[in-house]
Amino acid sequence: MATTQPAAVDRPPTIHDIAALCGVAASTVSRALSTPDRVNIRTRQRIEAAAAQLHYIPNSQAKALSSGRTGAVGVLVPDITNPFYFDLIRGTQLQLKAAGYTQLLVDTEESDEVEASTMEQLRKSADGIVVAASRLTDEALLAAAAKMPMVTINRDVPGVPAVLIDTPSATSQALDHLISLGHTRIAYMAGPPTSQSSERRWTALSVAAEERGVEVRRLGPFAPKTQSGAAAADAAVHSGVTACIAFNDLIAIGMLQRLRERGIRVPEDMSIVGCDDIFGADFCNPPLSTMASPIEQAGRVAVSMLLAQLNPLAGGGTRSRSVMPTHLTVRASTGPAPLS
Amino acid sequence: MATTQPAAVDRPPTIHDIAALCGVAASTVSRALSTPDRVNIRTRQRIEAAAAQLHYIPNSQAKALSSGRTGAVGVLVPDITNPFYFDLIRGTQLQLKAAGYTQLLVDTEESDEVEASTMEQLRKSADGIVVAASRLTDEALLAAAAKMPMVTINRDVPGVPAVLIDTPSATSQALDHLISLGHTRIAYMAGPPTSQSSERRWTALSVAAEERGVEVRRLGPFAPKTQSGAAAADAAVHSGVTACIAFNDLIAIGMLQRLRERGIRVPEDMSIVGCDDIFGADFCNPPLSTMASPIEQAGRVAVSMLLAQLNPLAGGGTRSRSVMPTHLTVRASTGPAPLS
DNA sequence: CGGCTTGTGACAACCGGTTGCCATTCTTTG
DNA sequence: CAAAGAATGGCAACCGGTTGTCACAAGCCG
Repeated sequence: MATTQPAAVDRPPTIHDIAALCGVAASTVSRALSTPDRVNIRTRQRIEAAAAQLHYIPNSQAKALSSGRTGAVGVLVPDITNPFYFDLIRGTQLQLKAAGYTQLLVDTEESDEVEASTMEQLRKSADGIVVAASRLTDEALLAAAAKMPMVTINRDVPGVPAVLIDTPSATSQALDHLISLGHTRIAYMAGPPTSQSSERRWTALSVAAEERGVEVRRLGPFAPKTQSGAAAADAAVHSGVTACIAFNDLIAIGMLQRLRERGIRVPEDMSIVGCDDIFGADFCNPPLSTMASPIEQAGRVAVSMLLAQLNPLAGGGTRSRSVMPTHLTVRASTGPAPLS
Repeated sequence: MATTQPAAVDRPPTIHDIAALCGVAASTVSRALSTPDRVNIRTRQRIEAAAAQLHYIPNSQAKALSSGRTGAVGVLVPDITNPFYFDLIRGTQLQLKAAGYTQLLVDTEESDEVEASTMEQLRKSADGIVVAASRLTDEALLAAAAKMPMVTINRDVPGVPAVLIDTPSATSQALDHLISLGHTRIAYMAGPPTSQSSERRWTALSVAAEERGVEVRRLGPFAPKTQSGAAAADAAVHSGVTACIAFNDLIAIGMLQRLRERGIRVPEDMSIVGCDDIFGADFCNPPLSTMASPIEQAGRVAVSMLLAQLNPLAGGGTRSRSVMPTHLTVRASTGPAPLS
C-alpha cells in the first residue's frame, strides 16, 4: 500500500507536517498562512502547495488559544421557536459566514439568568455577541458590554451599540390606520414586562394617541405566544374596545383564533393589528394586518456592526446605532369600526 | 485601591492563579477540578474555594486543545427558516445544554456542498454532529460518519445511527382517511428530488395505494416552501384529482392560499393533507389536516444517541436507530369528495 | 521494624498554533 | 567597497489546560 504520497497518517495534518514536508520551520508555515507578506513568495508557494496537498485545515481551537480570537460570534435569542427570530438568525448566519465566522446560537429561554450565564460562558469562546431582545437590566447589559464586544437588537441602552427596529413609529401608523377606519376605543395588548420593546411601543402609542385625541388603553401583560392570545382576546372583548394593537403577531394570531371560537368576527366586530409580520401572518384567518420590518437585514446589520467593532482597522466609522424602518402592512384583520 | 483580595487582574483567572493562591501545582488544580478522586479531599476543597472566589471559568479552547474533546456538537439543518426545524433545534439545544454541551447550529442552505464543507470544518471544532435531512449521498454520509460521530435525522443509511420519523406509515393513515371520505383520484405532491424523506413517503404511499386498489399519482417535485404551493395547486387542479397529500406543510399551506385565490374551495372542491404539523398548520385557512410527530423529541433522542456514542462508558446499549411515531391530525382541510 | 501497597502532589511534555526576537542573507546607498 | 537597512526564516516562549510518569509520604502487613 506504499504510495509516493507523504505518509498519510490518519491524524489530520498540522503545520508541523507541512513544515517537515517543505523543510522549513513550523513558524514559517504559520506566517506563510496568516501573514503572507512576512514570507518569501517562493517559500510561501511551496508551503501553500504542501498545505493543499495534505488537505490541511487549521485547528480553530489552537488558533483561538494562541491568538486570543476564536472566530466565533454568539447569538442570543430569547426563544428559538418564535418565528420572529427565524429571519433574524438567518441574517446573522449569512453575514457571519460571509465573514468567515462561526455562529454560536443560544436560546436563552426568556430568562435573564440563562442569558447572563451564557454571556459569561461565551466570554471565553466567542469574540463577540449579538443579543436580541435582552431580558437583562440596563446596568447588567452595560457591564456585559464592557467585558466583550456586543451589539443588541431591539434594546436601547446608551453606550451599547444597537440595531433598533422602529416599531414605535409604526405604531402611530397603525393608530392612524385604525382611526381612519373610525375606531375610537382601542387597546394595546402588552408583551412581557421585561421586554423593552413592549414598553417603547406603548410609550410611542400613548403619545400618538394623545396627539390625536383618542384614548388607547393598555391590557396585559401577555406572554409572546399564541396561547396567550386567548386571554388577550377575552380581555379585549371585555374591555369593550373595537380594535387592538398587539405586542406581536403571536399574540395577534392567538387572538384571531380565540375570537373565531367565540363567534366574534374579525374585522367586522373587532380589528386586530399585529407586529413583526412573522411567518404565518399572511395565511392566518383572516390574514393579519401587521407592522413589518426587514428583520433579516437587521440581523445582518447587527453582525456588520459587531465585526466593525472587532476589526477596527477596516475603516468605516463604527456606527453605534442603526434603526430599521417599519411599515404597516394592511391585510384583512382590520376594517371599519362597527356601528355601535 | 489595595484590597485584601489577591490581585484582581483584569485578565480572567486561570488554573495557575488558583494554584498560586493555594500553593499547589497547576496540575493539581486541574485534577481537583476534573478528577476529584485523584486529589486529597482537603486540598480539593481549598482549590474549589479558591476557584469560586476567583470566579474561575475554565477556558474551553484550551480544554479542547489538550483533551481533544470540544464539548460542542454541530447541528446541521437544510433551512433554518423552515418551521419544521424550530422544534427540532429546540429539542437538540435542550438536550445538549442539559449534558453540558454547546450547540453549533448551521444552516446548510439545502446545499450538499455547504453541508460537506461544514462537516469538514466541524470535524475539528465539534465532538460530533447531528444532521437533519441530509442532502448528501449515502456514500458521502457513510464516509463522513466514519470520520466523526454522527446521528442523522430522517435519513436512513445503513451503518449510520439515525432517528427516523415514521411519516411513511402515516401516509397510509392519510390515504385511508381520504379513501374513507370517498376520494379516488389522489395526488402526492413530491418534495425536492434530493430529499430521501420524500422518496420514502412516496414509496409507502404507492404501496398502500396498491393494496387498497386506488390510484395515486405523483406530481412535482416542488421546493419545500409556501411559494411552491402555487405551482403545486395548479398542477393538482389540472390533473383532476380531488385530494392531495403534500410532501410537507409549507407546500400544503401554499396550495391553500393559491386555491383560495383561484376560488377553489377547500375541502369542498379539494382536500389537502400536509405533513409535519408545523407552526401555522393549526391557524391557516382552513386549518390543515396533517401528519404530526414529536419533532422536539426527535431532536432530543438524536442528541442522546450521539452522546451515548461519545461516552460509551455510561452503559446503556447504544441504539443505532430510533423511530418516532406519527399520527394523522385531522382538521378542516379534508372533507368528503365532491360529487363528480 | 522492614518492605510493600496506596494515596497524593509535582514536574514536564504535549495539544497546534502564534508571535517576539534574533541571526543570517540579500539589497541598497554613500 | 563598506556600512546601513530590509527581507527572510528559525528558535523558543507562550496561550491554558491535560495527562503520563515519578518521587515522596503515610499506612498496612507480617
